[in-house]
Amino acid sequence: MARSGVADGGRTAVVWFRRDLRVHDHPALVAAIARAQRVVPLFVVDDVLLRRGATAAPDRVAFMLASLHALDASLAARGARLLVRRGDPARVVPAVAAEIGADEVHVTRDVGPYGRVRDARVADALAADGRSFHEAPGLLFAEPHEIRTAAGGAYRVFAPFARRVAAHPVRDLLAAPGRIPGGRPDGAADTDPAAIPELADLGLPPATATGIPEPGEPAARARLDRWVAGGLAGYAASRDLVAVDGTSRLSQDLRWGLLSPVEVLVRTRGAGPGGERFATEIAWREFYAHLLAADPRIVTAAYRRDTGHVPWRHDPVGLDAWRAGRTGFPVVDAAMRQLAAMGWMHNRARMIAASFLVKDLLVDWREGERHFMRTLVDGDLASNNGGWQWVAGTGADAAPWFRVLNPSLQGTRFDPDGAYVRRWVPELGDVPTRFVHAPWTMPADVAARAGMLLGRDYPAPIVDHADARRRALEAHRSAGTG
DNA sequence: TTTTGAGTTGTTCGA
DNA sequence: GTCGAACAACTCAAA
Repeated sequence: MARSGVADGGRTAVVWFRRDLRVHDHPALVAAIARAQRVVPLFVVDDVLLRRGATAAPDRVAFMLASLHALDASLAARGARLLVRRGDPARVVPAVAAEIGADEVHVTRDVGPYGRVRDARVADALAADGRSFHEAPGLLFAEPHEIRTAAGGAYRVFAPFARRVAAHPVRDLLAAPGRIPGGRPDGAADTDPAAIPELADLGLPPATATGIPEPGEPAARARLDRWVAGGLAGYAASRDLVAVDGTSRLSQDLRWGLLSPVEVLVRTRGAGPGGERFATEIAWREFYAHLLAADPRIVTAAYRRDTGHVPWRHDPVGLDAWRAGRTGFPVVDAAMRQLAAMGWMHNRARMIAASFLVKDLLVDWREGERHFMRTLVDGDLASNNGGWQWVAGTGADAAPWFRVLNPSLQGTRFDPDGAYVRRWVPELGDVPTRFVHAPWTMPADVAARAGMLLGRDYPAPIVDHADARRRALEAHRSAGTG
């Protein structure tokens, strides 16, 4: 097998970027530069991944494409350009490696079932041509094989997992390389940044969400700086208030690897109570990724197999009302409209909206999971699946299955002045605060003054929460013995 | 192997 | 209005 890299007196390495669109603290990139005299950055637009389960959110893909442009600019400043190809990676990556005479391919290790199979196929195809495939950390703070119980298994409960993660040694952060050696293969037209496709090229409708944080690594790093300097201190106190800008808004940056989770944790851990609380949230991201790595079946099945027999209801009308933000429960509707408008939803609102679908409507959590993946800019298989299963009572949660969130109580507690509801459900703009989370309790004269007739201007509640709660508890009780 | 302590984010009821 | 108990017993992780 002829290898031009060797013939030229040095090794050639490909760095195949996937969901690690950064140059800072990038172990695979650093490893490639350390081993090779020529390093070619590659991105492969994978149609299978884009179309899978019809869950390609246009706004999420648009964020990714814009972040690719930013990555290309960062690489260009270091003497390389991003090579962009489209197709099945098992065919494209070995083809590119052969084309440029690469000896090896470096990636950041993935944890999802599709990614594991894909990477195994790529590694096999490369090996058949005498080329090597190298996986490095970078997606997570700790790799799944590094965090095990005393018995050697994967953790199934969050608290001991989080304690173990907190005790895990922190590796040194890696500086962004100053120069990427010989990155541009001569005459390859695909290295033109125009090779990064547009949404329409991928057969996706236009992105519509507003208020999406600026894509790309430099913007993400600026967000992290601002968060550490400003928001973090108040995080513990304000993180649950849905109308307040009290969360980090770094989720899409971690989703696409614009930020290294190691760097995020290093810079936030130990920064007072806010930092501790935030580190716990990072540990949840870590936990859900480790659960998925340990048991890929949870993509479609209940994590706790004994909870897999809940008699979910077929309720297309209720599901549509939930998606559209017309359930008659203000905080749920505000949450769903925020999601539709922004491609993002406040963390607390995600729990409230999810609980309503799976408990009040008793609709299968997979329906909610799919809708979130179709809309969230930060949509991540592991975190989304883990969160939905947790709310549904099928997930990794030792706590009781009878936890059913009361939407009006949650609204009163986490949106006390109704600002969140009024922002996203303008029909309720003039409803007095004491009724804003339960407009069906409003006396007729108050409703008239607020210009809000239930059933005309805003839906009457589509379920009675007390009845729905009893129904959900009974359904879970009956499924309990599976 | 057996035992023991503990488990994200809640709600409702009744004193 | 506030506060503690009940919900319903179970699994996990480590000693």
